[in-house]
Amino acid sequence: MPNKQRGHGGRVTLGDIAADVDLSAAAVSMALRGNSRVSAETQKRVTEAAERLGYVYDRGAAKLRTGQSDTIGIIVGDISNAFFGELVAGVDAAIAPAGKISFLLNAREDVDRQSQLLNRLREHGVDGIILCPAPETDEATIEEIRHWGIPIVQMLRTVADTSGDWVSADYKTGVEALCEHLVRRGHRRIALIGGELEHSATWQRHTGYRAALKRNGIEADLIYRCPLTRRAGRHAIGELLTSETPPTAAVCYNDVVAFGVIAGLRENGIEPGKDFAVTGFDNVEEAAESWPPLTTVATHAREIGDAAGQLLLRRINEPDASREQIIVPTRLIVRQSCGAAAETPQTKHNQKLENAAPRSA
Amino acid sequence: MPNKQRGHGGRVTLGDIAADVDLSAAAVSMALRGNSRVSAETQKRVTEAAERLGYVYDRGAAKLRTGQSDTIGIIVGDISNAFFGELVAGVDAAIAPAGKISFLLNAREDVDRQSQLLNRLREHGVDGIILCPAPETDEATIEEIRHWGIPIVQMLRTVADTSGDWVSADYKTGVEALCEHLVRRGHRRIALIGGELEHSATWQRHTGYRAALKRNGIEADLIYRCPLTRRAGRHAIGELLTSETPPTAAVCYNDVVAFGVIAGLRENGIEPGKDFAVTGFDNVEEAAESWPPLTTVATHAREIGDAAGQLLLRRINEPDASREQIIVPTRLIVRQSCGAAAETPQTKHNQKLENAAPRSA
DNA sequence: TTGACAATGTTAATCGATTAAGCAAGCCTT
DNA sequence: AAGGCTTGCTTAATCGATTAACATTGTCAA
Repeated sequence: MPNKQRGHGGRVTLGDIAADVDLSAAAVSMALRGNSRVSAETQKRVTEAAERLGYVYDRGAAKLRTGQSDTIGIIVGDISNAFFGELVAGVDAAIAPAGKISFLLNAREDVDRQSQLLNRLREHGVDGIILCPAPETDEATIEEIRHWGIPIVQMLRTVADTSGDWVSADYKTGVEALCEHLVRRGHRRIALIGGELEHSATWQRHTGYRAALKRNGIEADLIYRCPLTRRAGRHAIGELLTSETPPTAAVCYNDVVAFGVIAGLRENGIEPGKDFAVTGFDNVEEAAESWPPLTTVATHAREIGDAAGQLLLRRINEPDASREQIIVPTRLIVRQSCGAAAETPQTKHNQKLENAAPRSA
Repeated sequence: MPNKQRGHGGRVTLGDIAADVDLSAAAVSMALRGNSRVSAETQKRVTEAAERLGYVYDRGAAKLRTGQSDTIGIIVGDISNAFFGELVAGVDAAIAPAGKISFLLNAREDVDRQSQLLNRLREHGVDGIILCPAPETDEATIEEIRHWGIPIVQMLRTVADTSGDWVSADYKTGVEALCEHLVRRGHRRIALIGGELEHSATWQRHTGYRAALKRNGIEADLIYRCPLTRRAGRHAIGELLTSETPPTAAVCYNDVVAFGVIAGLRENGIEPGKDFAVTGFDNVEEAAESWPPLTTVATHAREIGDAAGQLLLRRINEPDASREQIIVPTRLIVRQSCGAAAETPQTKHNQKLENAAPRSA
């Protein structure tokens, strides 16, 4: 039985391997990293010995020397939103080829917690940060991180300045497409529901809403701000329906709000998709599976994550390259909730795209 | 203007502070850690200088020396499940007082990816791991981690052996409570829907189902296995309804499946909550806000996370303490989906418990 | 034959924080 | 007054991986 570990506390180090194959630790290091200064044969011997002894690379020690941790941090506002799962998967896919891995942190939409987390990432010496800024994050925060010398890419949202790198979905165009679609179907009183917090993703939607309605000669005065929950959506539609000239359609901030609105409509005896048009945003799994199937806009989370990862890698490698802003296009998905015909070609097509991932413990 | 950084690559180190206050780096280290061997006055001077120079603690370097990284890893199967957000928040709350922080990794219910992630955590030298094992994880895996010398706590699910530390919800009792409730309301043909993958959380539910029905002299033969998605739930109920003696009630694996079943019932012209009873599990936000409000069992995610964090800390500090298994009780929440009276006291009470967290970017 | 140059390593310094061991000055005790 | 304890630091070694600079051997062209 080969002795698994040498003198010290259980960990197998380069030195242990070196002793085993009768080389210097330096040579072992080079061999393991594929440095061409060691012969192929030695490389093989070293690799085998490492395997045999149960060697574990110590990233922390390596980082101390190289300054690279091969680790990036991702901070999002709400882990529980299904959307972010995909986003992170996209980032991982992008950075994996570079040998980097990501750690996910949850800021819970709170600036204070966000800055705590940023500090932790700094102490841990991450190579870069992907941040989905909490509301009220100011430009100074981003600037400070940059000043720390840590590359940072903003994702989904951007703080006021937008001078840095960021990747976002095309919220404006998405909302415009929804509005145009509703107008084509004859709606004139279209409400925009949701979006309490001030950040770029909010005002981009508002801008799209205003632009589309204006283009069609409709006054864009039905913006109802509320939190992004089912409950709020349900409540909002209840209030809107009491007005003198209630809307006939609602463009919701996201799918979650739309589901709330649908529940609220039912509560008021109105059948969503027949008597009233509802649209969402994001195309979460549930959108296709609930009743009526929800007309929405797909924001390609995975692509956005991937782009953010790529951008961050680039910034890490070329800190002084010119800033880049990427807008990932969205796609309108028409289903029944906006009063579409029961069987449009799109509907069939989109249902095929669904994937069935387990969702609970 | 005090010179922000000394010679090297921008990072302020203990040595820089030492130079500033005219002490040795060792003294500075001790001062910052509150070692009583340095005078109070010196401690103050050092703290101030650290602040002024913009010192950032280098956890990686410290870990190299001490062997402690003050970092723990959490691996879950599906980040996008809302449940896990709370779980992680609970863990964070538990470990924060010990000065530790957590990193969240997504195994996507895949054993291979899970073992990749475990290796990464090992390379990073985490102090401990909280694992929600992917299906088909075997005891050997857990044993190996323990062999690595890394404390590990299983959460929500456990692999076959259960000899280690773990924290779980009381799935068995929860399902029993649901079944008993349905039986009391007169149901005799009760289906259990969902639970394809083999792990403890699955068979605990099955055990509870069988126990409750047997106790009431009902044959427990309506177990329908399927993935944990809306789509699967919708499909499942469609199939079950075609049988000769279709069920009159469905106990679903979790809330997500229940929502699918509800959609499927509507599709078949059956009104959930009136013509057919449906129950869920987890009590996600949507349970109270959808229509009809869902009868379900609350699994206190935050508490579970908290318990797992505590347990891990204990294991880190006392590696040889006796193993502990914690079962966190659940709570039955009766709403309308099981055909309850429209306004039960529980319903009102539970709706008050809802919190309104934003759910999208 | 000799000097240049590959090829293949080795030596030693380094990253930043921690801590055991050492040391000087002051104070106390017997 | 001599030895012993405190107090408050300093010195130097250490964690594990990396890499610049140097060393050895062999090959080949001039």
